[in-house]
Amino acid sequence: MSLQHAICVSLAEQSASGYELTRRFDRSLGFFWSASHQQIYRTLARMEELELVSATVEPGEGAPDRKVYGLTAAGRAELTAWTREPSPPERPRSAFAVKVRGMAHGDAAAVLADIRRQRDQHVTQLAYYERNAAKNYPDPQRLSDEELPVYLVLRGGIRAEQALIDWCDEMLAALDPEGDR
Amino acid sequence: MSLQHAICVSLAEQSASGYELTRRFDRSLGFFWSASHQQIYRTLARMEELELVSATVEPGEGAPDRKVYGLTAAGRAELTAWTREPSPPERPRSAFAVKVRGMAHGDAAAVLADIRRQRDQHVTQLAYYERNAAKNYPDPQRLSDEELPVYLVLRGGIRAEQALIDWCDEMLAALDPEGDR
DNA sequence: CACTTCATGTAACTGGTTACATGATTGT
DNA sequence: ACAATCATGTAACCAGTTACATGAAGTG
Repeated sequence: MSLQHAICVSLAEQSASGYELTRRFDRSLGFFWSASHQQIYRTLARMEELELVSATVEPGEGAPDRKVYGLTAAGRAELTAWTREPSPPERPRSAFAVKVRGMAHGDAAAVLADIRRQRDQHVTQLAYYERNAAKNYPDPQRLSDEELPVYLVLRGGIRAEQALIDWCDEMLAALDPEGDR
Repeated sequence: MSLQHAICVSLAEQSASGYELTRRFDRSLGFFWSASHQQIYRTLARMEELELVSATVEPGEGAPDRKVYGLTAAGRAELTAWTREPSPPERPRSAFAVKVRGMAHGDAAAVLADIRRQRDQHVTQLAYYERNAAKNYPDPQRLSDEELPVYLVLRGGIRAEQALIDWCDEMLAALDPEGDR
């Protein structure tokens, strides 16, 4: 039930419609907790019943109407209560790691190609994060209390992508010492 | 539907009962794809229907009977076909990262404590992986085709844990520069 | 005698994915 | 004319979690 809390965080930053939340979950926050629009609308409807959020309909001029959701006092209280709960230990869940582990029992060459593909994806993602950091946080020493945590999560993304690239390089060196990369 | 493939990998390494698979998913493979015993028994039953695995009942002497599952030819074919599919891009899903991002809108001190707790967990996990590596792979240059990928996945675990520890340290330095750690 | 480990399962619920559905506006 | 973007949803299905259930053997 943690999409609810991810939505709380996003609405605490800024009120939004379901559509706008969907776009946020396609980038920024979504790189750490992804969600489809169906899931977001469903969860939003439940949160409205629980009175964690309230909607005001903005008639769209020319465009479709938007239901803009904001956190209620109960929603902010729920968010605070959640930040007080210790986070459960995180277990990564990686189909890619499982596939590498099983490569000797399948098509090893195909998995090698998959490692190169995976590496490329992490290079792309790292570049995206670094552009974002350079653009939005040119001076990380001077950030407000709201900005600093957002920047630090971005830093986590950068570190994770870099670690994954290094891991892919180690695998390629071990599995394909002659290969041209 | 990827637990099926994780089970294929595990059974390709060695035939096992549901109980034995459950224990494997509590450690080794399970650090990269976790599953509960209920899920494993359910998936195993479905895989038996699909004839990807076949069971032979071993009467337990004194102990309960065990249904030992092995991969069928169809199961091995399915595993090979899966290794040929490109892995989908991986989106990490981290409630912890979401919580850090939202800390300014909740109880910041509690989240700081959570970062320290999270760091401790990663230190413990890293130590576990490193003992495992030292014990089972003292000479990584000389590994068989089956052992090398298993070792490389372990290396991925080590790199991931180290990156997470470094990230926690960066966050603690930025959020609590005076704090004693 | 109570607790843990071995061993297998069912049932109910929650969360997430895929497919389907609609309709207006803007850009090529 | 056609595709993309804005905007909101329903329905069916699949995967994962939590709770419940049973029973024997070994350990302190």
